[in-house]
Amino acid sequence: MSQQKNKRFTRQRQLVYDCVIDRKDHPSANEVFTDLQNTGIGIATVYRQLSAMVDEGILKSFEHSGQIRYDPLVTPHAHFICTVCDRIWDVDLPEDIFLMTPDFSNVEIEGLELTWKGVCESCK
Amino acid sequence: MSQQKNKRFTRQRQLVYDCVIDRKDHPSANEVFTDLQNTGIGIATVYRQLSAMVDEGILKSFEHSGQIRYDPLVTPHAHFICTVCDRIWDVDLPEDIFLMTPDFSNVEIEGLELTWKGVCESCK
DNA sequence: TTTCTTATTGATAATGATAATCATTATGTT
DNA sequence: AACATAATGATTATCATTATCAATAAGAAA
Repeated sequence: MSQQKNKRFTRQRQLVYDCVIDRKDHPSANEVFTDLQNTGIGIATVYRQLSAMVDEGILKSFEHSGQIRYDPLVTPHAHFICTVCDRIWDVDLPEDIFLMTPDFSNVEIEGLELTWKGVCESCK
Repeated sequence: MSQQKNKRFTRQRQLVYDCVIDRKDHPSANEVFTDLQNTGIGIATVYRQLSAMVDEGILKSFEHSGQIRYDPLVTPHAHFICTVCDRIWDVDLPEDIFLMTPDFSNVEIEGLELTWKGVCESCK
């Protein structure tokens, strides 16, 4: 885990954050790194900053096809993933999903992840 | 991908399947392998059979903390994952989740994955 | 602005999960 | 029993991510 406290605002932190914000396609650490090649940033720093931002609640993350993907939209929402081209879209959560929460007596819910899978328009 | 067609019924296939059925806790490939140590099965065969069974629809799989977990329950259901002890429970899908499917005009839905995260009773 | 403390970086090695390779084995058929 | 070849298992390769640690630089203090 990241034992840094992020007390200092670095050029690299800004670069990583801006990159995830600019691309709205849930990039992986390696995709962020590739985008930032010309800045001289190190791959380790990309991984470190991304997971730090998740810890801080600035980004959200989820796993897909063996990698962690980062999402700048931290408000509750669902995803649609095309099983052909692997692209990911944000979709609204069903309005009353929290009302229909199953019976979780005795557990403390922190969040939920809802992913629809299928074939997108251009892959059909 | 698995290019085998599973035309032959092997001792190893039976072992892997039985193991996932017996433990109802969504084991990883390595956990299955560990359980089957004494049988002399190879780790590669465990991975191969598990992913073959997913392709065949006999098992379902999902990713959690960097590994693929296998689930013998192939009918639609959701999961609750304890973020402390990492244990996973099957839970019912909200009854009308399919009625409240978001507007997916022009995409072909294959399935959905719903995971609740939180702290289980014994970890609170 | 210069000095100073130490959080952060970046190069790289280590780890861990999964996939690929391929000679050997064994299933199911002839 | 002989055969064709699917499946196995030992091993290597690959890929994503984490750990290590000396060097750098942010920000406070002088």
